[in-house]
Amino acid sequence: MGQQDNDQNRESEGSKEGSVDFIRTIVAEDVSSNKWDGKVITRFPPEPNGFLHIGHAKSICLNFGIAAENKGGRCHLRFDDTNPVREEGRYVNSIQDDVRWLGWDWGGHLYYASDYFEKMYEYAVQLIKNGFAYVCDLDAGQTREYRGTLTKPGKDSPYRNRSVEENMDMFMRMKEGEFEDGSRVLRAKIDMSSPNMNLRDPVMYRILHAEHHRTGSKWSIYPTYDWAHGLEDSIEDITHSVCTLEFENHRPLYDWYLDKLEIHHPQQIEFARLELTYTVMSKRKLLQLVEEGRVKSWDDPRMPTISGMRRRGYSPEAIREFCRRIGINKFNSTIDIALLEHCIREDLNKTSNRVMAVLRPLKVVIDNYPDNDEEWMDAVNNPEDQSAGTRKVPFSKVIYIEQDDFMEDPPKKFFRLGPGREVRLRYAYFVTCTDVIKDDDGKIVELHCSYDPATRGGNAPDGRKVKSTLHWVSASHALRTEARLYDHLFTKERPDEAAEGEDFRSNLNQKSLQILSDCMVEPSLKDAKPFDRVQFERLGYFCVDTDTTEENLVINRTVTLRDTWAKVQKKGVK
RNA sequence: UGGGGUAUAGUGUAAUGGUAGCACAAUUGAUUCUGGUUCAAUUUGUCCGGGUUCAAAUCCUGGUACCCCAGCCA
Repeated sequence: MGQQDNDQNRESEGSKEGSVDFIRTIVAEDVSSNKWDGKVITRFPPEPNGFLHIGHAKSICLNFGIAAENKGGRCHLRFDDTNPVREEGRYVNSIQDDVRWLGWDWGGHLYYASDYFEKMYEYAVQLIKNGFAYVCDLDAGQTREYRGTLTKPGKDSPYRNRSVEENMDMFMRMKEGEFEDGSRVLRAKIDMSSPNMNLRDPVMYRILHAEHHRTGSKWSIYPTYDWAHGLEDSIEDITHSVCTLEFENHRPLYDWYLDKLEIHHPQQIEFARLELTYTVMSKRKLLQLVEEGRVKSWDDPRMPTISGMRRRGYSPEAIREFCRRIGINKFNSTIDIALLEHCIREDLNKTSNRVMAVLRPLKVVIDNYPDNDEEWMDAVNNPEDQSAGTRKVPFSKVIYIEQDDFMEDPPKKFFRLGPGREVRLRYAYFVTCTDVIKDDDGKIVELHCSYDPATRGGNAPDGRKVKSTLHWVSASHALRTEARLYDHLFTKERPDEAAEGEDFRSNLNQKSLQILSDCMVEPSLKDAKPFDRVQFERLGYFCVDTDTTEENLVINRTVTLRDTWAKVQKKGVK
C-alpha cells in the first residue's frame, strides 16, 4: 500500500438525513472557515491489548466516516502501544483485520506510538530544560498521598525543585536503565492544588524494564498515555482528535503540554461511548469472560466483538448502518440491542438466500406417495432479489418437519399441522395429517400424512386455501448439521446491576448457547463455506461456522426472524 | 464534598425563538406459498420551579438527577 490518502468515496453515511451530529457540524464549520487549511485528518487509536468490539465500531465509523466524507480527508490507524506489559502483537493483527473487514481503509497511514518514542523523549528533555518537568523519587503510594483528594489540594513533592542539571542527569539515567521499576518517574511541573486532578503534576514517564512487542528491550522508560497521546496526534498533524467523554478532564493537560512545547495543537472533541443492553462493553470484562472460559474465545459468536459478530453472521453493512443510526452525543445512553438485531435482519433479508432446514426434526411419512419416487421442486432463492434465481429441492415419501409445527391438540391461534389438518409444504404439496405415532412415553415420534398430487408446486387448482406453509427436508437427501443457537449473553439489560457482593458474571445467561446436533438441511448447502450466510425459512438467519469440517457442517444462528407466533405464545403463558 | 460534563416518548435521536419530527420497540389492521418481507394506522415525550417573550425544548434564573476525575492503565 502506498502513502496515498484514504479518500474513500463512500456515500457520506453520516448525512443521509439532512441533520448531522455535533462533531460533523464542527468539522464542517472548520472546513468552511479554513481553520486547518481545509484539512480533515482524524485517527482511530486503539491500544493493542484486546479485540475490537461494537463500541470501537462506533468510533471507527465516526473517524473513518468523517475522513471519507471530506475531500482529501484521511484517517490514520494508530496503535497506542505505550504499555508493554499489557500489549501483544497478536492484537495488532486482529485489529487491522477488523477495521478492514468493516470496510475501512487507512491507506498508508498505519502508525505506532512506539515509533515516536525517540521524539517524545526529546520533547520531554525540552520540558525539563525549560523547567516544566522534574524527576520525582516518591514511590507510587507516596505520590498518591501527595496528590491530595477531590476536595483537598495536594502538596508539592520534595523533589519538585531539583535543578535542571540534576533532572537531566536523573532522566538520562532512567532511560539508561540504571534504576529499578517504580523507583522514579518524570513528572510535569504544573499545579498540585489544581481542582483538576490531572493537572497535579502528572506522571510523564515510568520505569519499566519490559519487553515491548515492537521496540524489544530498547527502552526502560515508557511514556504514560496522557503524555503520549496528545503528542501522537500533534506529530501526525491530526486536525480533529475525537475521543470518549472520560478524556474531557484531560484536555487541559494535553493543551498544557502542547502549549509549552509550542507544537501543532489538534482540536479534541469528546463523545459518549456506546452501551448496549444485554452485554458488556469493557475490554477488561470481555477479557475476563475469555480467560475464565465463560465464552470460548474472543471471537465466540456471543461476544460483542467485531470478530465474534462476524463469526455469528453479522455483515459489515449492518454494523455500519447500526453505527449510523445510533447517532453521536455527549451523554451516556444505552442502545436497545433490538436496534442491532433490526439492522442485521434488514440487511440479511435483502441479501441472503433462503434455504429449508429443520432444527428439531419430526419424521413424516406420506403414505400415498410412491415408495421410491423423488421429485425436484423449484424453489426461489430470494424473494427480495430476483437475480438470486431459483434452485431445485428434492421431495420424497419420507420427510422431516419441525417439531414445533405440529400439535396434537392445537389451540385456536395455532395455524400449523394437527390431526386431520391440511397445510402446505413449501414449494411441494398440500398434505393432511392422518395419523400420529407415539413411543411408550407418549412422545410423538412420527406422523403419517396423505398428499394431494394436484397441489404440486404448492397451489390447489380448486383454489382452496391452507392456513399455514411449513418448511421441510427430504429424509433421504438431507444433510445432517449442527446448529448453534445463541441468545443474549446476559439475562439482564444492564449486566452490571448485580446483587450485593456479586458482579456482572452473576448475570450471565446460562442458556446463551444451545447446541442442536441433529438438524437437517436441504442438500444445496453441500458446499457451504465458513462465513456463508443464509436464511433458514421461517427460522432465522444462519452463518456457517469456522468449526465446520468435511464431515460436520456447523452453523450459527445469527438472529431469528421476527416471530409474531412466539409473541402470541408468550402472551398465552402470562 | 472540589472540578469537568449531560438531561427531549419505553429506547435512541432531530428540531439553534415559530406546527415537538424520525427510527427501534409495542399495539392494531391489510397483503403474503416464510406467523418473514411490505404497507397502513395507533399509543407514549421536552428533569422540576420561576422569569423574559406575541411565541421557549431552545434565552435568563434557581433547584434536582445522572456520568467522569484521587493508576507509575488507556
